[in-house]
Amino acid sequence: MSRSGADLASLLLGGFRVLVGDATLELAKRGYEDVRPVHDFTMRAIAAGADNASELGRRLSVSKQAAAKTVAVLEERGYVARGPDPLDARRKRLQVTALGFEVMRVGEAVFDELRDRWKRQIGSKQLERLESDLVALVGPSPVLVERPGGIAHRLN
Amino acid sequence: MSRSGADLASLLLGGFRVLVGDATLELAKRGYEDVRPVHDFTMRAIAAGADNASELGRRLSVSKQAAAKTVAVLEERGYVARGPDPLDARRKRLQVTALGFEVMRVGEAVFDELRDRWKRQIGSKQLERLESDLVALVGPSPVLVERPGGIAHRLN
DNA sequence: CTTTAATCGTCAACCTGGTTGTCCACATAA
DNA sequence: TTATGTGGACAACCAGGTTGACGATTAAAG
Repeated sequence: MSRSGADLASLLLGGFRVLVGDATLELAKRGYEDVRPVHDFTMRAIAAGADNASELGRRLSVSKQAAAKTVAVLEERGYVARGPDPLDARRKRLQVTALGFEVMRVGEAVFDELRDRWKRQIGSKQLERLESDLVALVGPSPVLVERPGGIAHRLN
Repeated sequence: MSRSGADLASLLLGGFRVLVGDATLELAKRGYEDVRPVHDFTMRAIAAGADNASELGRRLSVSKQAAAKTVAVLEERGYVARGPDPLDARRKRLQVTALGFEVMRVGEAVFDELRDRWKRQIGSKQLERLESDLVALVGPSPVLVERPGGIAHRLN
């Protein structure tokens, strides 16, 4: 059928949207409202060691101010706690709370369930193939290889 | 290796970003700066018959005000022209200009070239397989099946 | 030890691409 | 003719980004 390159882009975006949209809906259904992928990513980065806003910004390829904003909402919702850093008075140390870890865990489970659904639809072999093709095309960690300068939010 | 569902989402988004990011860069290199996918989609919808802002909004699953804003930038850049509708004085009729059609054509070519690059990387068969799997999973026209209420921009 | 430079967090202003609500002009059905 | 619906414009707002500036603090250089 020889689809066009633009169609390919639509399909990739569509796949992402369906997956994330369904996940967000399911999360809300399980009591975690207003949790978005960006929150999950942020918590993961914090848990992985980005324990101050500037470092978090660097990890997420985003300005420290933007990172601080995200942290503010996460703190407000009780997913992240902020305290003084005993070693450096300039820093405020970030920590994922128990609730934060809980939402991360549930989110992971939801995504895995959705992936299982896809697996049943196209088959295990085929899904793995799809994933390895994508890895070959974009590299293993696309989120971190973003270009600087805010290209990410200019993609719409 | 059994990747997680969240990884799958990242891969899909990553694929989209790489493709669209490269395309935007290439478009800029060819003299069409500040053209984004949303502009292309909008022009296509107008060309396909959504010749007033309200109708355009419905086609794009977006409020008429949002559609009007997009049209305003398109008009400013000379890609779309707006005139009175002789049949209905409330409407302002939208038309894609010659320049608009040109950028659509070039954009298409760029995306097709990028798709060719991917084809060389993973093979023609495999790319077609990837596309048909995605079609099976999200349907043939994911852009139009968006949920109402602005879920689209809540996916980050 | 002091001065200089870098870094952290915060504030403010702004941009993009959306949203809602309100309003008036015009079209259409009763 | 009148009630209702629709198109476009304006305003206010929001999320999630951006820059620029600035005080406090730390680290490096002298």
